[in-house]
Amino acid sequence: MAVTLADVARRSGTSTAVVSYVMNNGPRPVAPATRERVLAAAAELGYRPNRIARALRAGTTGVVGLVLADASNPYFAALARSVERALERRDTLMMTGNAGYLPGRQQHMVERFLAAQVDGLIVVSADGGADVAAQAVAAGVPSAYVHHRPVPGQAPLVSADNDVAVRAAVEHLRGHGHRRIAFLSGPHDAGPVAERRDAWQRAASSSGPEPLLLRCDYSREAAARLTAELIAGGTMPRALIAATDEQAIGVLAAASAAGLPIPGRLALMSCDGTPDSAYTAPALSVMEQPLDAMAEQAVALLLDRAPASASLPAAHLVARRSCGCDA
Amino acid sequence: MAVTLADVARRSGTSTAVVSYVMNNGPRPVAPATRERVLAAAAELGYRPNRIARALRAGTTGVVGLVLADASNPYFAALARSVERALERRDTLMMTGNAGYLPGRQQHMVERFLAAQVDGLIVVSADGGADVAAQAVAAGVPSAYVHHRPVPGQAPLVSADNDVAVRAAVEHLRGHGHRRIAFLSGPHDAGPVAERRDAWQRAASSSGPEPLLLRCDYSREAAARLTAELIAGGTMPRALIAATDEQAIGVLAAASAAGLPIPGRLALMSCDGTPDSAYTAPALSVMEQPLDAMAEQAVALLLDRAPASASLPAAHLVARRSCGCDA
DNA sequence: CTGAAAGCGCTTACAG
DNA sequence: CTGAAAGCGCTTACAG
Repeated sequence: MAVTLADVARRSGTSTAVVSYVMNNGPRPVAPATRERVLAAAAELGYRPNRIARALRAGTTGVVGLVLADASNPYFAALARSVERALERRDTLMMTGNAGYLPGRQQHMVERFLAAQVDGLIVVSADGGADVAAQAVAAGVPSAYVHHRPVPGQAPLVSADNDVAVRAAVEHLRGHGHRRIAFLSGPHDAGPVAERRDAWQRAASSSGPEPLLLRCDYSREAAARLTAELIAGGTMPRALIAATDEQAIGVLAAASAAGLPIPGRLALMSCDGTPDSAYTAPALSVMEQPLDAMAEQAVALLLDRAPASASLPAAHLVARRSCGCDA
Repeated sequence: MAVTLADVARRSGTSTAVVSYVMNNGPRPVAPATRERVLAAAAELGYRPNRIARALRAGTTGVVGLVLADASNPYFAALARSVERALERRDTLMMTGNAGYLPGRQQHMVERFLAAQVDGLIVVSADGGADVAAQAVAAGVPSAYVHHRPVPGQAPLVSADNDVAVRAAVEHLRGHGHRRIAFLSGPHDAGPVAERRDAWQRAASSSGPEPLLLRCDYSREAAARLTAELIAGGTMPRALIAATDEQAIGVLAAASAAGLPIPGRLALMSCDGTPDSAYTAPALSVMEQPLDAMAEQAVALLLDRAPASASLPAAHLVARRSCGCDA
């Protein structure tokens, strides 16, 4: 059916070894004249190398698996795009799997990726679940967590420092005259969200009244519902830092529906800084995570066996309109 | 290194054939006692089947490739999630590639997927470029376009009827009292966007003054820039249908920045109906594409060799706030 | 510089 | 119901 190396060898009057050397530019030299004949034969026959056969023999597939906690979340989606770009620079393909915040599904995706013999595994996990990246490492597959790592977790983690940026966000809102700055966290804190909440707690409590801690699921819907309740109950704070862009977008939607002016009545900031955050209404002021750098470091960790350097830039503040700037 | 079928066979005192029959539940029967021994050995050794070896021998990888014109566009992103769900029901993995609206990159991704021996290929393309799905079919790989097909294009296309829905959108805006209804199209029309524009043109011209046709790239940024210019120039229409959610989100952002009230000064609708459109500020009134049905049909086409049925539901109108409803 | 051959880990006729 | 063996399409020692 399909054209094979053996076909090309036959047509060019050489051996499969030589054809392989030509197709891969090595590892052995080939005489120029022979090379020409092989190339001509391959072109005539329309030869396309079978990567599966290569993978079985060479023990490397050129594919990396990416498991995402939630592909609908703009932060995870943007991270996936960054990872894809980093992989492409190394001529590596990406398989994706969406865990939907379900530990069982996450485990299942990892099993399937391991069976597919991926050359590496990147896990962008949510709270809970097993230490799947460590399982993969135990199976001989280089693996890393990005953004979040379960506790306890043995595999390396690539994550930016949230502390500095959240403190800057609190200071920024103070600069707009706010004394009470609330925080919208996840259903239970872990990983980066816990870091952000801690940083906020320390910064916001340092002076003035006890700050308000809000919680909801990581979804637009949940954040919108919570926001609608706060507005209806008259308990909406005047300044709020949302743990994620996803939640901030939900807040924006509900505030718009209820006619609550932002930033007039509510100054809002959030902590992912996805590309989406620049085109909300109003535009979100954010602490922007260095997604490309995180993806590059994770991929280098897996594919180049680079050590996890500490050189990741910290998330930094991007002031737009929702905090009260440019108002 | 890794545990193989042969290891399990040795441990259980059987042959690789029997182990294979047990692992795959067929195609030959195995005596219950033998099966137990095999299963026990596999569990003890922590055997994990090598899908690459299986793929080489069986000629099927259990992987489908998805090429996306633009992974940042919420419509394409939502479609990718639908495709992944449809594939998961068939226990099939997905590889993704992002063409970034570049025909050369699209071609490159397809080559790589073919080399990786995907069992099928789904192309969500943009204007221009080669008939890559037809190339894949010629190479023996079942392929289909979803949403858009290049001209001329030989491979099957899965796409919902846009005509009815756009007409309904025009009627809906008329019901809000609008006579002049503008349309924001792509840089040059083709495929579904051309269908939408045609439907608008016919419906909007049927009575009253000549309608306004606007154009910009499929990006939030381009739509925001255009919107800012229209507002500054005092030429912003009072009713507008955007070809895509992506563009509508850009319009919303620029309108918010300029203080142009929506729907008060501008009634806006758009034509994708992604999940994102429900959480913009204000919420977008849309014609919602049947993404899950489209994905399911495309996957059935490839994997079940099902004929492209005409039973796809048409995009339907979801009225939210941006058109003037609930105002 | 080139060729004949082994072997990656499976599945599947073929024989018993 | 079970086993010995061929073969999927490559890469890579090994010999020449």
